[in-house]
Amino acid sequence: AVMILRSRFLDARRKRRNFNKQATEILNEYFYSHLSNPYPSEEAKEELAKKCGITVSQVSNWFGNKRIRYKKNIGKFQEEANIYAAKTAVTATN
Amino acid sequence: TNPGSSSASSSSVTKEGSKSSSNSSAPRTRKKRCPYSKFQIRELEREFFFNVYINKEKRLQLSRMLNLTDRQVKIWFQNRRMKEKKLSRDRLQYFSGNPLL
DNA sequence: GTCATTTATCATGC
DNA sequence: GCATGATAAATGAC
Repeated sequence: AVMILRSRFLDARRKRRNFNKQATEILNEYFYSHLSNPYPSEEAKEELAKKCGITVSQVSNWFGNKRIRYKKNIGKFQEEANIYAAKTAVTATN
Repeated sequence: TNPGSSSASSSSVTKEGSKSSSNSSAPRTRKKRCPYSKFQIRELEREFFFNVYINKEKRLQLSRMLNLTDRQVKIWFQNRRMKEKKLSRDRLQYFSGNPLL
């Protein structure tokens, strides 16, 4: 039994599953509303993780991937950038 | 697609080396990430099993055997320790959070 | 030394 | 067929 459980989370790492739409919304809102400095603090990561129903590591992975993929092709993300920028303009201004 | 692998060619491991003459503004080309071969990983893991912290002597020995630089072996152990720590965290979260369904 | 990160690569989803 | 999440080398802050 132990072996079964062990093998489960060992290969569960690369058995990728997409996040649900709501989680992606939350992450994107934070990312585009902090586009000048898209580096959430540890506390912010924990809060995002809780709201999204994922782990802190997954939040870190998401931001790491998002930052570099955004940087590599800003044009491709322009559309969604506009969407989220408009949606969260208020929070961005603080 | 296996760079360092068994065949080890030698060619290279060209270190960044190079002449200092290169201009001052070299944006220090970051070394391209090259995945290690199965053989290299096996040997690194074997040593890691015996001691999580490797001493300079074994490090030099391993680097020569695997055709890696000393720095690469050192960094591999650092990353491996971080991986182990993360695996421990994941296991903890897995068993504590889930009622074993 | 740790540790967050960058970058490329891997493996999967669809 | 790429989008996407996770992992593997490599760097840098501290």
